[in-house]
Amino acid sequence: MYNCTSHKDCIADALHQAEEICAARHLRFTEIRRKVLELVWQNHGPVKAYDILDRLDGLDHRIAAIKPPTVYRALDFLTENGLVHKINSLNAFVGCSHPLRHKECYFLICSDCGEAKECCNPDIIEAISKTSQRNEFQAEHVTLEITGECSDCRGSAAS
Amino acid sequence: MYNCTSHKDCIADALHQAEEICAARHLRFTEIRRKVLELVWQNHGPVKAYDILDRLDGLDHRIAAIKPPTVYRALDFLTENGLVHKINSLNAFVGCSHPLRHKECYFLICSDCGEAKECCNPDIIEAISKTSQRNEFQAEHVTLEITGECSDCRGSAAS
DNA sequence: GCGGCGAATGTTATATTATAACATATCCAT
DNA sequence: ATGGATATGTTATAATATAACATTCGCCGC
Repeated sequence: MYNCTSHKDCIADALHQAEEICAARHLRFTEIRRKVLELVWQNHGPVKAYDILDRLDGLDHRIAAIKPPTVYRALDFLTENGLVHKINSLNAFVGCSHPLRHKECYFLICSDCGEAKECCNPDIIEAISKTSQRNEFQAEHVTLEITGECSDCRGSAAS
Repeated sequence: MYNCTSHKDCIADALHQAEEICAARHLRFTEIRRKVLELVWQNHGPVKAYDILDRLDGLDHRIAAIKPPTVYRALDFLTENGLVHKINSLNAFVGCSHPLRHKECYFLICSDCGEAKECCNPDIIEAISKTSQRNEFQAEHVTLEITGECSDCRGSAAS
């Protein structure tokens, strides 16, 4: 779904933006948080916490083996601050592609290539808002994950 | 969200309907599947697999202790046949309230009372369908879970 | 009835995902 | 430099889920 000519740039942009956001909000963008974010951005699809853990171990030997709580804390921080989203249907995490302009977003997740596209669509937000009202329901958080096949994958191979 | 005067009737109805559906489809509605479905229906909210496991153990001693795979297999069967839905954001399972007329549904989940209301809303389905088309995405499965506070809970106590 | 086949369940073990609880280190304002 | 808040280290374990193989059950044709 993504055709980044140089994915290094995607990662660099994400890190740079995170840096600025954290600075603006007086949050600490520590070494570990940066590395975890970088690893979340290894590709355009959701990444598992324990994969991050494994790669951190491999990556950096001056730090003694990183343990699960460390990774989950970093993911919590990044999630709370809108830099990363959790994909509940996959128990995995994906980098937020527009951490500044944020409303309720949803994800198109290709089960073939594994990429996830984050979208914000006023129609869907509107429809959700209306249905909440109709049911006298005070919505606080929306999980919307659409899995299927993206056009690239559908085009390139018979499914 | 639900005001069933006698929840026993809800359970009985769900079991009865499941029976009919399985019969019509030539599926085996075995003892275990029935019990698991019954326990999923203990209340109108999502139930955890291991809670079902515990209650099965307590319930029936002529069967040696039930093990996780047994419960998960029953849940898989019930889910595949539309009698139960998995709530990904909670790792829990809820009985389907209308297993026959089925399209893409979504859930309003009250984080206070824990109940989940299953809704089918053409506007939302339409909006999701449109956004899929716009992104040339072949949607296969939709997870839509809206958490918040239901009107009963908002009315009865200051949040 | 009975033999055989596929579906369902039993059983053991383990994989995967996530957090509790407490100790230590780091940051930074004063 | 020191104290309080924040972050990380560390140990242990909780919670969720499945792999793999053995056994039993249900049904169908004979």
